[in-house]
Amino acid sequence: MDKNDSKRGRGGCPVLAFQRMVSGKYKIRILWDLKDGARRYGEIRSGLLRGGDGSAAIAPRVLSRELKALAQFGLIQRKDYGTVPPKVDYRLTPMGKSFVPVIDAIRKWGHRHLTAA
Amino acid sequence: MDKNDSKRGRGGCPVLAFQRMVSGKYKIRILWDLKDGARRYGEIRSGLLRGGDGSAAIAPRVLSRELKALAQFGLIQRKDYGTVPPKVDYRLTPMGKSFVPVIDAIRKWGHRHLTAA
DNA sequence: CGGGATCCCGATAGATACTG
DNA sequence: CAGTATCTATCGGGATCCCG
Repeated sequence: MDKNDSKRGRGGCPVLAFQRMVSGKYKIRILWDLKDGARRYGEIRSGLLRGGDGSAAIAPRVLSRELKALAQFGLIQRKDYGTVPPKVDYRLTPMGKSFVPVIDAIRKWGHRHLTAA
Repeated sequence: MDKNDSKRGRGGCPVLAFQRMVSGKYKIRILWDLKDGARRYGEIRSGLLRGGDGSAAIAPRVLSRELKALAQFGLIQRKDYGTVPPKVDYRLTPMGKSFVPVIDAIRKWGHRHLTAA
């Protein structure tokens, strides 16, 4: 991988690039969770439990990888406060914020067609 | 799975339902390909080559599974003409058509942010 | 022509244990 | 608290052959 993977998908259709970018079970929901501002690792982790099946917690390895991938695509930014105990938070970049309306479109459609009574 | 999986995802967030619905590499692009009307199996197959890496053709088993899944979710409808040689085509249902604008939002965003010069 | 059946493989996610 | 290391189970996708 070179240093700016944020501009991958060139030449192909935008949908393919989108698919790769949000691949994985949690990326879209993480982005949505960050739409109101920065959140800490543990907050994101807890937030992902609501809305799922509620049974199992997400494995730290998985969440970590999702966050790294999102950061690499330039959608979120990691901020390490370097304190002890450690504090790290994640926030949307401008590019990430520009993606929020798309998620909103998805959410609205899903709400209308996918949620039973 | 029971017989009406088209209304799954109740209770959870719409994004999860969306993710399950369009999981796989081709589903969104198939839907997009059908936005202008019905297409035959082979046409869809060929259409998926453009925009990809162009190297390999999609395995019939994979395409078949994607189409079945989309039909099961109620997004497309399969029409078998029962002739010989066989002719089958697929078209969007009203629900599938309602999803097109969402794909368009994805496409537009991807075009603006993901495609390099 | 439009698939189904079978085998294989890489990527991904879950569980568990450990650490700066 | 915010991760990393390891291991394993599962899944989605590709290749190939075959059939109505």
